[in-house]
Amino acid sequence: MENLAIARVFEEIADLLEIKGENPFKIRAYRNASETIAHATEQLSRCTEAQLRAISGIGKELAAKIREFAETGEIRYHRDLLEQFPPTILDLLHLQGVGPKTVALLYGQAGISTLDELEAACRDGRLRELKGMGKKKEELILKALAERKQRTGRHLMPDAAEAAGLLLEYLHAQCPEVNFSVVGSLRRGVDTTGDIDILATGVDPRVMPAFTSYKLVDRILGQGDTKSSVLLWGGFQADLRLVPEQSRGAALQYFTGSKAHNILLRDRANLRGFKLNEYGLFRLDTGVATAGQREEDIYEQLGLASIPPELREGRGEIEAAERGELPGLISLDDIRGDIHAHTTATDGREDIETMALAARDAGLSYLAITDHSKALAMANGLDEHRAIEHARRVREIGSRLDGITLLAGIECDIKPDGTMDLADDCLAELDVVVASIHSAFNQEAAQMTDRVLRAVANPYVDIMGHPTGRLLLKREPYKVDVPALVDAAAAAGVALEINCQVDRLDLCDTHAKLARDKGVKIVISTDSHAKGGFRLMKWGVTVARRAWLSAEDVLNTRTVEGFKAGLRRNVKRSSD
DNA sequence: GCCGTTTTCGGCCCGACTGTTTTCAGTCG
Repeated sequence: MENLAIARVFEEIADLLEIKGENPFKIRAYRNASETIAHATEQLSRCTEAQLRAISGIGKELAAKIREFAETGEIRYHRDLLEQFPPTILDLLHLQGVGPKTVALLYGQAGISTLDELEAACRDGRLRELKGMGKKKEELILKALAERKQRTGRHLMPDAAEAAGLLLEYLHAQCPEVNFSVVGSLRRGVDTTGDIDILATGVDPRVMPAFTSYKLVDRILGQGDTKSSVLLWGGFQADLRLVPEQSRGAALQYFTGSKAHNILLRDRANLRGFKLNEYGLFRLDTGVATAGQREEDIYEQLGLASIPPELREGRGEIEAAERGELPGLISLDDIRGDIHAHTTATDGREDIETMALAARDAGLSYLAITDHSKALAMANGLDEHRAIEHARRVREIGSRLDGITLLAGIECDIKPDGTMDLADDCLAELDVVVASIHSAFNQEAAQMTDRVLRAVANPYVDIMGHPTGRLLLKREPYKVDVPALVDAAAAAGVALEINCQVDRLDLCDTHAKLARDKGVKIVISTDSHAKGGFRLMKWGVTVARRAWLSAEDVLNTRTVEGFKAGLRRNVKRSSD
């Protein structure tokens, strides 16, 4: 959480420097560092200056500022900048279509520093008096102001994927000769996304009109021969780019991003005497294209193995590709079991047998039934007696079903003091125990971390469920020290869950990668509360791919015997 | 403000669309 605070301060510094018209490369340095810090897995406030400077993009000045923040809780440079402008000025900068130059003009020439003042200036015609401002610009700003009031901005990846799928289906029907692909953050599998990026390749004059006249278009933001943007109902922005078929690979590469990955790749191209853009890879000396049609050719020409889209985040994938050390990523087909599901015994919608058959239909060969424990009274959680009885029924039903093996488990609450909600002798009777937090989310970091570490220390805890408790776009993760949890899990042989509920996706990609790097096993589970829930497995697998995981890193890719043998309770027993 | 296979100075990714500009600046991705 402290990293995020530092990242936010650097971002604000960058914004303010931009309004001041400072050196753009200095501004970029702050933005790059902000991005790096936001995704760092180690707690930067605990790093020495030398450790900080070892991070790419952090030099003498920025390392000193991070140290300053760690020691004093603020950065003087940031405060000085804020004193030069009203803090509300940053709201203006974040409006669609308003950039730093416009903000500087608004503030410097008209004294406008809040959204309300800006709206008033538009309405009474004062905006048009400013240089470079006209009627259109005024309308644009009024629309952006209105949208800001209703638009949430980002969306869950699966929601965006669904909207993108419908749009693609429509476009393909309109222009069957043209190739359409989803690119951008959606192709990389990022957990939330701000817009839908579509690439079209081929020649067909109907592409752009078809796109802008799609029935779900709320309004058109921009329209040209090769690039258009629209706002869809529901708040999705969709962008379409059209390039010739011979540039398909280069355009796929370019528009998939991420920005950080592309900057590194272009840098590499330049060093090797090439220019890389969305049309192809060109020799700098002759201008001749040496790649463009196929995406993998771009990477090959630059001396790299093909990098899967999920890894293209500028987090070491280029170096790994150069050394031929990219992992063979897990895929949905590798998953054999699901280790987290609920039934009508607690807050699920289906009975044991229905869930078992649905799991089998979804292609799984084993399923752990893990209903809630008694602390979750609202969900009719199981006490020791009911848990044992429920386990007996799960095993009984499992014994007469073909094609699916049932495991009797529990999702046991971790109480606020770190003890488990059910007695050890009850947990010992079960096949698998998932331990989760569903209460007292607001504990301070030290207490929350201690609570989680106590749970890991319980010999009957096999898996930590949704370990950070975040709800995407809704609730921040609770203040658990994830690196400490990872170290403890590694030492104890406890697995960490990637929960597939689309608003959880918890662990997130960077934490799951940290766990993998430390040798912690991962379990990918749907947390299904109804028979349709097993379809969510693919989203957890996407997170796992973004975390560089291969099938060997994930326990539930094993056969049921292999899975059970990998559980902490069984591993420990043999080594004790 | 960062960084270095030619560099401790002089670079730093590149192109499309819009609006107000009569030749281009601002914004976005």
